[in-house]
Amino acid sequence: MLHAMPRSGQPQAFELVLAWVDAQILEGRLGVGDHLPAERELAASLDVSRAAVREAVRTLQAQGVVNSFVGAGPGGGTVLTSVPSRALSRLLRLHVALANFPLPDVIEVRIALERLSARLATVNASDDDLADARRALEVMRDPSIDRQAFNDADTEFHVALATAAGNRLASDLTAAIRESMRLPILDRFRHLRDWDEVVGDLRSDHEAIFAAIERRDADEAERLVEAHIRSAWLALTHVPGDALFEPLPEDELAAWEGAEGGDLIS
Amino acid sequence: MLHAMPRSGQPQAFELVLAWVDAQILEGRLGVGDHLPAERELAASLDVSRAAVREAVRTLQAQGVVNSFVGAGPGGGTVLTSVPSRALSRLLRLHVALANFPLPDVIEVRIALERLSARLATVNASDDDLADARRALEVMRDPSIDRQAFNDADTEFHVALATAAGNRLASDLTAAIRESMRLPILDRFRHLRDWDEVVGDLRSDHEAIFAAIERRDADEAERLVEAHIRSAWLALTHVPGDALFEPLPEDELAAWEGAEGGDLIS
DNA sequence: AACCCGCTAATGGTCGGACCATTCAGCGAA
DNA sequence: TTCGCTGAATGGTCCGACCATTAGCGGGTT
Repeated sequence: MLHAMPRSGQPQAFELVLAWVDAQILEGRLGVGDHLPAERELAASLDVSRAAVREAVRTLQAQGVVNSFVGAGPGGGTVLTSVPSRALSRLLRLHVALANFPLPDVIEVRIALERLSARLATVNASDDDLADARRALEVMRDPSIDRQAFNDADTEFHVALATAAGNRLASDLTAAIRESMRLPILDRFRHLRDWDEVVGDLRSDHEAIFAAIERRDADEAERLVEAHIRSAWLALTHVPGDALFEPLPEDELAAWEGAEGGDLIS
Repeated sequence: MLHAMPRSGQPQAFELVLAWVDAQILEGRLGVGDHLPAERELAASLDVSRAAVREAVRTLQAQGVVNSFVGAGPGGGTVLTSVPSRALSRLLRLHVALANFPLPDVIEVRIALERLSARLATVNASDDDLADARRALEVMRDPSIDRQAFNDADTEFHVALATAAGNRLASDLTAAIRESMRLPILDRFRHLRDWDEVVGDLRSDHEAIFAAIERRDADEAERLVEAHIRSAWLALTHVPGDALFEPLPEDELAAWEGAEGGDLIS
């Protein structure tokens, strides 16, 4: 791993700040909940401009390491946080959009992660976790549900399982991956015709997965999760005939556009 | 997913820039290799200060989406890139250091990812990929190798397998996870006494994994990878007795410190 | 005609200073 | 004791200036 030496041998000013913060974290002098020194103060002590400090703070913010609040006292300032999931989501979403991560690759990773989550959930799931998942299931059971709401509940269900697994990295990655695929999948949904059939399959898939986890059957849960994701993906990509696809009415399209998940940083 | 509305309802200036870039990417008007408008130009057209644009660029840089170069013409400017691995590494490393991601959780995810990689590698590995892995194996075969070099070759081997799998997300995540664990593992290595025994086990593990992949035995490769990672982790954590641990000589410690992986952004 | 050199413009990198909006803590008045 | 005001501290934003680096152009030399 090389240092970042853009042009000359001089590190950039904001990198000095990053290096300083890194060191504080590595040496345990800064932890979640602690405040960074005030921007003016930090700038003076590291002998860089305040702009450089702010650029470093933006970097840390983009990595989900820090969050800033205006105002004096404990309520203000830049605080070490612990919300990697948003940062991961945005990172994956951008790179999926840039086609650095092809969707089939993403699917394979998602299967690997959710298999792990399913297995862990059979061991670690608390009653509360199961209740969350069950709630999502009930939403999806509504026969009059529209595609958007179903998709949201679907996401909720999978995230609930990932959370139930009790593995923060796995659940954050799972949530991030689902979010990164949200737009591409929505795009495919738009042209999907046999919605009723697909939604029926998804519903029964979910019920079966939940049942397996509830009865603590790890192997079956793992198997079902993989089968579920694969078949759902196939239903969205493999097109037996053009007859399956038709454009949606304009007004319905508009409703979906409105739900854009344009989360930014903090 | 909510928008980031820190204080008032007004989005921050740099978020306007991020939103603009996002839109360009989503709508396909910007792709890898394209140049962002010059900072002054972008600032003028979005009616924000240049500082705001720069903060947005830092955010994108932290996400591995962009890279900046000084100077005029095609060689200069801010360019859309496709290097998510460094960004992922830094993100994971920081959050592992902040204990947002407990190491046991990271290990479980690593196993899931490397099992996937091993399976895919039995299908997709090219001769070149296998040659890379073989080279790392040969380095590790050297009986007089020191811990640092062995660890590097070990990383190389696993990354080579992940690359051989042909799944960019899986390989980038694998590399990032390994990097994020580098310092913590080095920390444990420092106190490990029975190095010769451990290194022998690791060596034979690697050889067996490679052989399984070479003969295209997916199930066995998967099984061996999981067993390997678990046993290696156990060797580093599970301490049968304090006799296994002893501090290293000072000079050896210093050599390790020098290899700090302080990669920053670009 | 071909080559070389230096100038100019464009770009990101850096800085200092200024002002705003928000928040909190402390103090004084009721 | 309680309310309210005020001042200080903080991040948010902008402006303008200057620097270092780079590419491209144009003139001069060979």
